[in-house]
Amino acid sequence: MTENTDIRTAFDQVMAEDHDLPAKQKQVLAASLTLFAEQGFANTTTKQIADRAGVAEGTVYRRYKTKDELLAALLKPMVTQVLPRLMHEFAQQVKTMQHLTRRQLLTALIENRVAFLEDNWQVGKILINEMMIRDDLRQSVMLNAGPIIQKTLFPILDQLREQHELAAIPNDMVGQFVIGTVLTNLLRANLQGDFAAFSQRAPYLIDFLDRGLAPK
Amino acid sequence: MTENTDIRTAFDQVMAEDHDLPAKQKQVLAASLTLFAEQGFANTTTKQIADRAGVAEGTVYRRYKTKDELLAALLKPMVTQVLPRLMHEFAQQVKTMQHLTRRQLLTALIENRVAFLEDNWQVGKILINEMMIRDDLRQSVMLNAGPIIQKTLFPILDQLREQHELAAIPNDMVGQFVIGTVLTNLLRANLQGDFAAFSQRAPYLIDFLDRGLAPK
Amino acid sequence: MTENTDIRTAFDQVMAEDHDLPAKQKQVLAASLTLFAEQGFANTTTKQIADRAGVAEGTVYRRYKTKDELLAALLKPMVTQVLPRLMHEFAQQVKTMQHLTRRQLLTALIENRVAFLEDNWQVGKILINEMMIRDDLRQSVMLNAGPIIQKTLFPILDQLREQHELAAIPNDMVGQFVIGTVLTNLLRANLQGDFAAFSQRAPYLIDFLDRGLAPK
Amino acid sequence: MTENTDIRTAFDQVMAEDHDLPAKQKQVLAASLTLFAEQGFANTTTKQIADRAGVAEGTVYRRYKTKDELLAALLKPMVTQVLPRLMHEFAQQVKTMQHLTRRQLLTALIENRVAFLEDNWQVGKILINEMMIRDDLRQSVMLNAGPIIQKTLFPILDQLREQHELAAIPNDMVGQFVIGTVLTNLLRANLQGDFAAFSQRAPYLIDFLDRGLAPK
DNA sequence: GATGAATGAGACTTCATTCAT
DNA sequence: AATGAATGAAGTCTCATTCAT
Repeated sequence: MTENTDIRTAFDQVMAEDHDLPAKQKQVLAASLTLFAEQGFANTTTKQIADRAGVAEGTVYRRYKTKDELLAALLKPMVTQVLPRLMHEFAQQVKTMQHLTRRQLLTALIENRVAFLEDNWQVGKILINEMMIRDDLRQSVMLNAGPIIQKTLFPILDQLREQHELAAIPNDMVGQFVIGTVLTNLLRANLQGDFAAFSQRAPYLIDFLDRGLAPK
Repeated sequence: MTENTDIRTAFDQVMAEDHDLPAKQKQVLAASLTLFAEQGFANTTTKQIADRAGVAEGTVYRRYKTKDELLAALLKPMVTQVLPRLMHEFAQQVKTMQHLTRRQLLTALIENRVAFLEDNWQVGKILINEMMIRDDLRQSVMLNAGPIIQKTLFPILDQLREQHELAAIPNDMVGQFVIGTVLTNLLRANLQGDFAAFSQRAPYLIDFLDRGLAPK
Repeated sequence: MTENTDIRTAFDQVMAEDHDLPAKQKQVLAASLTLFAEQGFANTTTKQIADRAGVAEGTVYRRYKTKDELLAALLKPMVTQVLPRLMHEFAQQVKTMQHLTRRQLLTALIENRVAFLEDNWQVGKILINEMMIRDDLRQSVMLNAGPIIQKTLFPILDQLREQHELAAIPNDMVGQFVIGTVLTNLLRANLQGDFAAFSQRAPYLIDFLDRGLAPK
Repeated sequence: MTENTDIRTAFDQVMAEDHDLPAKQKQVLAASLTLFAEQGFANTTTKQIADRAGVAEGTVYRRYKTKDELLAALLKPMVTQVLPRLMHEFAQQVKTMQHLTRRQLLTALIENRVAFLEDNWQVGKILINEMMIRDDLRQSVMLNAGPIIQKTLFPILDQLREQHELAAIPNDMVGQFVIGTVLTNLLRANLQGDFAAFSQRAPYLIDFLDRGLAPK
């Protein structure tokens, strides 16, 4: 799985995109990320961001012209680059495995990505919250994530089903169940404020999904 | 299902709480509910609420002294009254059934509550969003929902497990899986803007949970 | 000239347009007018307007949503209503005079309008300044004033020329000379800070224009 | 017209003032001139100046310590040097002519100076606008231009009047009429965005002034 | 009770100016 | 000399809340 070593978090992605981003701008992005995740975008003031980042308020606006641009700078790479690449790399990884069982697939999907999910939970939280509210963001995510899931994940599911490893459930429902189970686990860990719990529960998730998606 | 006839939506619950809630105040609550769900609490102005409710801005403040009180008026009954009663009524319903199978339980849980969930999705959406942000609300929900789930749902699960109808999974994980599967379905319907899809997918949910929670 | 008694200044015009404009809003408009004329639009802060008007800063924004709208509220009536009506009334007045001489026309134009010009000098000053800078305003003035001058003033000039009372100069040049001579007088009075001088110099203006526009 | 060959525009004048003005500083001044004329001083940012000049924002401050100094650098030479010299050279030119007629004087004044006026219209525009707003600038212009006009132009006018070539109008009114007529023509050309029109209309201006200033 | 004008604290944003590199 | 990131004072604007009518 060397091909995964270069998986970076969404946050690093923003940094990488502009690799001569000054230190203070990085602090601004980091502070924004934390505060948006903690308090929500709308409840975070640019003054708070400046204070947390240890810069003047004007500095917050140096690169990103508005508060909305700051949000976009954090979310866009996640939606347009990180998630797609993650899916793609996952599909590549799966292809290298011969006679993949359902459980192997789920284990690869969940355990191998736990670190990534924990790293990016802050961005994910912001993303989910803002998707509830912003039509444009919802559209953008749908347009980006939808096709990629179909192209990368669905063929794998079809193959599994042919090998009698997967129940006769529509692919989109399989996706819904897997994503939902993982997401709920993340959500619960967040509500409990206990992120260790997230990975501790991973075996239960694999077990539950393994049985739920088994053919009759 | 006569025991369900008096299940009211959270919104009606607020109304019922105060029999002489003036018509204009009801309009204010209704407008708040819709707008908070559409745009989020922080992005909704009291002016918007007043306009949508067809009243003056001052009228919004007649009964509820602050915007936060307005939010509380919508969320509190849901958390402290509606959900507990729903759980209680569900437990009662289950107790009347002899030799309950896992599938019967899930069907009762999902199909019988579909209407309720659809009705109250707006409040639920607001609730989830605000729980992400407000510690106090998160605490309050935990303190209210937690014990009730343990008292009403867990005994039923224990009983099922004794009847070899349920996998050897901790009760909290069972709860997480069931709630998560339903919630994800709701979330997806909301993101798609297609609420009919929600109930159409119910049979798949039951099937998935039925297998996922089955003992080995 | 009873038909002129109802000529109102541009400022009164704004007031009249919305005759239930609250007192404080009138104060805001009055303060804006004075300050914009004194210091220019761009150099005037909303804080200054609020202070001069004796209201809170928020009040400045109650009716006019932006500082630009405030400017438009002051200028638009001048451009679209006051000036056109002034031209029209002037034309009407001229038509009632038989065998009008050039000097009579100029006297009517200048002396009768002196009060009006003095009253509206503040708006005029703002208008000239902003026209130098804003393309849209320039367009708007051109589109409004141009046709009206052609329809009302040019026929009178043609008639005068037939009566051998006016030089063989294109009508637009006649307009340029008359308006320019009056405007320059106003400008000079403003630069000197001496408005009494404006009307004292009126006889010289009439004399100068009378000769300058006489046929050979 | 050899005496005119050394008439330089105000802008060149600033440049000449400091022989070793670095190229970048010249670009800054040129950019400032254009932008101030286009958008007004208050609406022009130092960032815009830097961009237009093709330099960094810090460079704008190398020679001129503040934005106001930049404005002064453009306006002061015009007021204190260019206009006085222009008047002086004009007076010299007039003195060389024997038995000067009114029309000759006007022709010399207008036609010979057309190029200069067109070249310096940008500075003039800025000057007029800022004079409307800044008391100190108004004072400065009055103190500089006033005496010079009296010393150079008034003797010529007195001489003309003795030769029965000029109406019995106070000298300051003659000045007002001439300057106003020329200025209005410039203003109109600017509002129309058609500078060719300016010189095309020159013959009309000469004719109009010639008659308007003729003795009875 | 209802209204909506008024308030003012505080949010977002701009921009002239400084200064380390 | 030049750069451009950083600054922070000050500007524009928003909006929950109050209160006279």
